[in-house]
Amino acid sequence: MSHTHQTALVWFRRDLRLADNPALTHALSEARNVIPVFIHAPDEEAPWSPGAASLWWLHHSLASLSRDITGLGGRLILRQGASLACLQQLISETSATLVCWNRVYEPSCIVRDTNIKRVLKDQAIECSSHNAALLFEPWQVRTQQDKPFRVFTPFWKHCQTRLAEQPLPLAAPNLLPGVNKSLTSADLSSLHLLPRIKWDSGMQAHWQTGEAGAHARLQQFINDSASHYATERDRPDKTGTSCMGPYLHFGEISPRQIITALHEQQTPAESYLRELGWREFSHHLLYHFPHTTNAPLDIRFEKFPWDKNAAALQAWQRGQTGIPLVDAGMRELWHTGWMHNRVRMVVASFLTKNLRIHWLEGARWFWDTLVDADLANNTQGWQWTAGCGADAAPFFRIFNPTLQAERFDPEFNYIRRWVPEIARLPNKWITKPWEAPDIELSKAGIKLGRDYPSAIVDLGASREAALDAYKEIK
DNA sequence: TGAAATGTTGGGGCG
DNA sequence: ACGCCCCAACATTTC
Repeated sequence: MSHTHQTALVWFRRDLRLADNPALTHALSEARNVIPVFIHAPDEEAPWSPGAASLWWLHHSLASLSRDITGLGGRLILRQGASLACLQQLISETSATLVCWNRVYEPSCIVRDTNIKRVLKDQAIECSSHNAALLFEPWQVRTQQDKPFRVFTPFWKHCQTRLAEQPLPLAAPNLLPGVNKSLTSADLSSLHLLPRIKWDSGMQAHWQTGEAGAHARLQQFINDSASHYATERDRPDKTGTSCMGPYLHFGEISPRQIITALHEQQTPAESYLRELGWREFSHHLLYHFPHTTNAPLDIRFEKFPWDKNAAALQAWQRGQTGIPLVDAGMRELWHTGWMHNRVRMVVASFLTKNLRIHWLEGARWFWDTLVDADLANNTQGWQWTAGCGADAAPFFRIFNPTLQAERFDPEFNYIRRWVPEIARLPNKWITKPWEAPDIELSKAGIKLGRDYPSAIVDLGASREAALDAYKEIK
């Protein structure tokens, strides 16, 4: 094969995989030597630099990517510092004339990458960027009026009619060219991605990070859950969801690889594909409305009377609200870095509506604690719940954590698992201990306020207060 | 991808 | 047999 370039850099970012990696494939077809690089520059993503759980995930995923690259004869070069300076340094060390990467569609990354492309081009370095994260480029999906979609259903219908355009996933290379031994790489440990305080044992037990882990988890989902996803996905006591979130965020698997696998194994997955559609929708929305990471898309909410209540926020964060389903979710999040989606909606509704605390407070907490924290999904998810986003749940849709628990945790196993101090309460009261007669509480060995918090708000009264607040802005 | 209030219907107990 | 009331079950409206 004749190569246009002697040496290319492949700049890995949110595409920590070897299969279906267009930047890598392109580099291999264009250059004789291909040098895989990861640059740790968290400040460049400010104010949404990766949180603690995300960094934990990144650490293990980089370790895994590095092993996979070594297994094919190559070597992953780690660097730390400003991306542009590191790339320039690597270019001078390797005489590379081509830099390839897969796009990240977040506001701060777009600004950074656009600048890098301009500067490198001025230095006669060819840059080649690719789409590895989305089904469609955000600028290529538009309404008949040539505007971005703001409503999910027509957006997804439109996308589905065009799914056939999807190319098949690219194969992983079976050999990577060796990297000159003199080229230095930082130690993974020197990036300090792991938490200083050891809180990650629960996460270690829950997750198999990396590209192989992504495919193993996907296969498990296809075998066990995908076909009854429509009903089981709402059950936080079961493992009926795909858990693809963190893998998708770091690009350890691509949406089209998932769709292709479901298709090849003839798994009916209409309602799961719809969730991939929501991911796509969120990413397109963030691309078109980059200010929504910290401002409501619906401008009426700029003057919504949010409540500043540090004590209530802290109770929510720690899973000490006295509302069992809310506390169960918040504790699952803290312990595993993940929370079931149904419960995410419940705890988010509780924070923004019953406590009337600004959705950004919730978004920031999720950002720091979720291993699948993703700026587009997090922003759109929180705005959706708060009622200020695109195609949002109306503000007056307020989840009742008691009813949600009875409906979706019908055997109360989820609550009993994460809120063990009330596990001995009978089913009738376990979703609402504040209503339990004293005799039932003492039989279960519980004194509210001592063994488990009294509810920090009255669900009915706070609901009414939220509706009154909403009237002020509508 | 809600919940609560309000309205409607129809079966059954009862005088 | 009949009207009346109660109330569950379901539907509609409102927030």
